[in-house]
Amino acid sequence: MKETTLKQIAETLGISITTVSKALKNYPDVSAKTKKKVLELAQTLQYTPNSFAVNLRTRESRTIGLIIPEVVHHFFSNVINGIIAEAEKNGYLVIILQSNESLELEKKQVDLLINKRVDGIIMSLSNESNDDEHIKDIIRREIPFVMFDKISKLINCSKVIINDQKAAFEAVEHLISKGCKKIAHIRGPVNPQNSIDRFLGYKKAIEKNNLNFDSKLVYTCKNVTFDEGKEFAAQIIKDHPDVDGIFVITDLVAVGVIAYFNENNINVPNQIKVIGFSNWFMSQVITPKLSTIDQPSYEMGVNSFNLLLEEINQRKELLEFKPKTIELQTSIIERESTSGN
Amino acid sequence: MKETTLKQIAETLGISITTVSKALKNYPDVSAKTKKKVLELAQTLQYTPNSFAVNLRTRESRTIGLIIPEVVHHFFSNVINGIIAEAEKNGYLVIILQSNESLELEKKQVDLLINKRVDGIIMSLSNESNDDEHIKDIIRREIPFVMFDKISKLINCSKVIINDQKAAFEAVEHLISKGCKKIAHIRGPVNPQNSIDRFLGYKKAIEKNNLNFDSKLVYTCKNVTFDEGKEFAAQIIKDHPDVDGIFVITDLVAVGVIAYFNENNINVPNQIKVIGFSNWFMSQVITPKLSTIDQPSYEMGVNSFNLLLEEINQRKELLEFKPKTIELQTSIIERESTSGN
DNA sequence: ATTATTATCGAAAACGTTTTCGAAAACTCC
DNA sequence: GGAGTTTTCGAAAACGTTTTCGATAATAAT
Repeated sequence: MKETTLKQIAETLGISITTVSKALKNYPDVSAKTKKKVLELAQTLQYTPNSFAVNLRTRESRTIGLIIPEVVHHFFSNVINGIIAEAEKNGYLVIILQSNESLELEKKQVDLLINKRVDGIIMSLSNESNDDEHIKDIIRREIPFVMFDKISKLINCSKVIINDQKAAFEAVEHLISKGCKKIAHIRGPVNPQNSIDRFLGYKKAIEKNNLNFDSKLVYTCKNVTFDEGKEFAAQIIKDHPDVDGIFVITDLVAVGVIAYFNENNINVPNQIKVIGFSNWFMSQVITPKLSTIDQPSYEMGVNSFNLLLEEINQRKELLEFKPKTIELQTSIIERESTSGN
Repeated sequence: MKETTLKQIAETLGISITTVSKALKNYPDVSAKTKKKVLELAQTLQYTPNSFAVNLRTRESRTIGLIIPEVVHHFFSNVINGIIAEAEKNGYLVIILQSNESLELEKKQVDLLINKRVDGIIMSLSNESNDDEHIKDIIRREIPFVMFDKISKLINCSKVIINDQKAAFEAVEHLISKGCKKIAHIRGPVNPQNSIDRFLGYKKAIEKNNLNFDSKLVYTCKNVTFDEGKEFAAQIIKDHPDVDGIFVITDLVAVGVIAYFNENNINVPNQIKVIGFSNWFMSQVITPKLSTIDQPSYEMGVNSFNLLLEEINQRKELLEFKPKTIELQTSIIERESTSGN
């Protein structure tokens, strides 16, 4: 019932622990005969190295940590998917923590992972994050570290992002090309870099096309929910009945907007056109189907892990590491909610 | 730059490693004076115990493994959420692996977790799973183990489930109570216990209400996707134009069914009523809103972890462990897709 | 002052591996 | 058959903790 150890194999075979270890790792300085004996006994005894001992000895656990704001979220669960797939392919396991958009939890979780001595950390910031001390702690300890999507510009580390400003700009110009003259924007919370950037992209597109930027047309989400979408839709119609286009921070909220318009017989896209962001699965299921910006979430996960792995390997060789930033391409998905003209 | 160790603290303080260790763990046989000195130095040096060494010494890692078929899935991501929240509350971290509904991958992942020497494993079987050897291996090694949702009746371990048969029975009787006379069933793949049970619940409800069970009215999903829902909807209308109700294995597929009917001007619920299973978020967003069975996914996660923790603690005390099964309650959520009468 | 008791400490073993380095054994070559 | 070379092996240290058990020092009891 006890776990098999090198010692056991060594004793039953009458050889030393060293030789057993070397035989199993195919060292050149152990004879073919001995190797065979060891391999066979290890097989029948179902020997697997004690990973606790290996970790201690090699100072690595082949485990990385991942902190994200929300697991139950189309975008993030796709990123998770990419990360754990790529990690597994490379012999790494992934510990996942959820900050629930809380800075306090996020800090605690960073500590947890540092104490756990994971080989690296991948992270997307919570909406509350504006304090960087816990992040700087990771950098200070020289723990391999990658941020994706919701990043901090102040931290010098590897990053995987999209060009939020450019993507938002294109989304709004798409609305304009479809004939929209008065475009509202439902933006994300104030802190996150990407909701700032998307807002800036919106503003730039409005100004470049001489549409008169009006801050009254900008509505700010607190929780970024379906219900908030419904509420803002009602508010926009009330405040500005002549709005003919809305650019929404993310599809979930946009779906709320459309749901409200459907319930109140406001025709999308004829009266108002709506474009979202993220291309989550549901956007092609609702009526009318939602136009949106496709954000390559799975690839973000894959790239994040690979950047992390690069840093892990560099540091293992004691080479100095230069952070990289990968910018992934987005694309407009045109569907029914912006059709016409 | 090097990590602080007990040895360092001991040397700078001129005392033994033993005493430092005991001071930090508040042993009674070290004087208040020494404790204070140690604690203070540990604080300024930012000492945190090397978890690799602790793991090796204590033979536990305070980490559990979780294997699920799909991360990007409303139900499973909610379960994940429950598990990692409850785990964190109890000082455990969670390694997540995704079997992608593949038996081969599932087996490899079980091996990975066993070799990693996690303190316990929580698992939901893939659709392909009909071979139990890898599961029995977990039991044989006496690794604390809990299955949820997609379980195997042949394995004697703790389980967290719903009563699929009863819930399905109620769903179908709900359709009947709304006037349906000819009810089709889009069932899940052949292997999983819960798709079998839901089918049995369907059959029982049909028979009990003298509706003439007809196996031609049962359609079997292979991949359980949105598109499959659309295809089966088309097929059902073609094969049996007089079908007036459909019970669908899960909401995602049911949403596909409704999408097809919407596109082809077949009125739901007037011509055909549809009920799904799981109560995922989208079911309340589409038009018409989908009636469904609410499955308490987050609670499933919480309960799974707690059962696992019980087993971990029991085994640590070398007490023998008796597996438990927790059955959570489901409920019918009545929405537009079954309204009328 | 002697013994008994308690408070405080540390040596050492153990957890199971990996790797360095030296020693012994087995060869080669003349 | 001896010097040199190559195979093959194992002792030992190290990774950083935890915990047992014995030793010493300080205190209390007689």
